[in-house]
Amino acid sequence: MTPKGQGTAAQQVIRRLDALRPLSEAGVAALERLVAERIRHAAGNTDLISEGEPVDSVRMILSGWLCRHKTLADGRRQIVNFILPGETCDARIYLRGFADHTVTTLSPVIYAEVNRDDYEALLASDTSVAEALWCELLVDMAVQREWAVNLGRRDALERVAHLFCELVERLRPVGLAEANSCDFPVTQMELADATGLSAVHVNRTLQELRGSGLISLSGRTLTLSNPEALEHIAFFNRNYLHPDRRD
Amino acid sequence: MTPKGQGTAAQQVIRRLDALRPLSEAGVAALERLVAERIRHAAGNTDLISEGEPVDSVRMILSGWLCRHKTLADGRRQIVNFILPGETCDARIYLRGFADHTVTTLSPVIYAEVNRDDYEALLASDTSVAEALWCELLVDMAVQREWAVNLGRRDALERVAHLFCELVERLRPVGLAEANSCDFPVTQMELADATGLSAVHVNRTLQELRGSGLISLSGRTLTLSNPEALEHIAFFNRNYLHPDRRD
DNA sequence: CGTAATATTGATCATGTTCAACGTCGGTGG
DNA sequence: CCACCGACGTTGAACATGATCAATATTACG
Repeated sequence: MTPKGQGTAAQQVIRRLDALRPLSEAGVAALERLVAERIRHAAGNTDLISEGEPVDSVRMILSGWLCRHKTLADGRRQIVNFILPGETCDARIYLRGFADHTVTTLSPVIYAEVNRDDYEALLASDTSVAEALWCELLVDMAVQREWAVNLGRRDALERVAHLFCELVERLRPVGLAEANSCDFPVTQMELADATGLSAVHVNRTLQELRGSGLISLSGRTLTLSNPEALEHIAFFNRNYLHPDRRD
Repeated sequence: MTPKGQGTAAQQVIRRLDALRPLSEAGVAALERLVAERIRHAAGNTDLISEGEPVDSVRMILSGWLCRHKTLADGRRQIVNFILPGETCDARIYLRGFADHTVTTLSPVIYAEVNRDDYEALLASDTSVAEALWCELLVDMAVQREWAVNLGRRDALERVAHLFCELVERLRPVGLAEANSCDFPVTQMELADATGLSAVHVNRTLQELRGSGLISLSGRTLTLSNPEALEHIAFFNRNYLHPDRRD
């Protein structure tokens, strides 16, 4: 008996959704079918969605990293979230007339692009898929709230530490964070924009985290060398990422 | 011919949803019926939802202000959003096992408490209501993203100014911000927790905004004396609050 | 009228920014 | 193959925004 979705293009998406809320066999099959026919590739540093433009399809990320960001008129930029493999980019977003923010790839990305009609048909065809996708939305909202806490009330060290804890925890269910280590295609400039800090200060903060033996980050690989200590200094509580779990 | 929902308990909720996405006659009637039977009252400073506890009903706010907030282990608190009259508190939230944050009243509040089954029945009974509620969710997510920008990339003056612009804009469709003025049941301490600043600095920032003739805030009334200038210094762009509008 | 919560003020302090320079790495074209 | 180039990372010093602490109004309300 193979795990759900094993080996298919939609594997990451199915693993993630199934972890959020169990999918039916029919739901898994429907997702596999839908994804397989709509695969797209994008290079790094490409805008998939642009602020102010209409959006009429939903994207499911099969591999690669993206970020959501907004830029003020004077150039200050804030990354408001990352989008990781297995995640769905904006369920039913086409009910809005236009995008309120921009979505850009941080690395080459493979994704499935599902148009409005097919997405609605998917939601209507299988309750377990519809509920899992709604759960994903609820978790996404919880993540966004935690980012407000991070930006508003944690200092630089805690902020960066918390971000690392969160990202690794989000990569875990799709199998991309074995041994507390993961591919990390994010520059210090981008880390700065995600944490509301300057690039210079991010650099110094990373050195402090490295120096304390909490992480190692070089090239494109992030490792949490001492996850418990890191979570402790970050006041990290993974509950917000798991709709069904309580400590 | 009276406007939709005029004079009924659900008036604010209906005005807001209808502005987001037009409601059918049947949808309005269903909302009115549902709300009328489930009215609750809460005093100020009361927790309606507590972090870590299960949530099994959806609330629609008829009057009064609330906030969503999270507190770190050492007491630092961040208000991650306000909840205003006419807004729905967490569509389908019962798909999560427990709340990731706390919801507390800032003033006496009147709300309708809709249990899971009735809420699901409402969604199933009328497409226009289901879509309007989903639109509300999408706007809520856009608001949460904008808060990340506010906390991450705006300085104190811009931050407070932006918050004021947003709140007044959110109150406008329900008729609670005539003449750029509204009831404002928020202490400086709470403003500090919402903007990620200290209460002392919020006080000084308010004085600066007052001194520049941009706002007046005394007692429980906020007035935007010069909305254009305020929006300008805050880099405020109302698009994110309106799913169908582009400048 | 008294009390607690809220608002205000001044002074000192600290975290993180800015600026400017230099180092390093990977890729690309001669 | 190597030299160059641009992006990214690192360092130091000066600066600034906002935090903290502590004292003193002011207000709301029982």
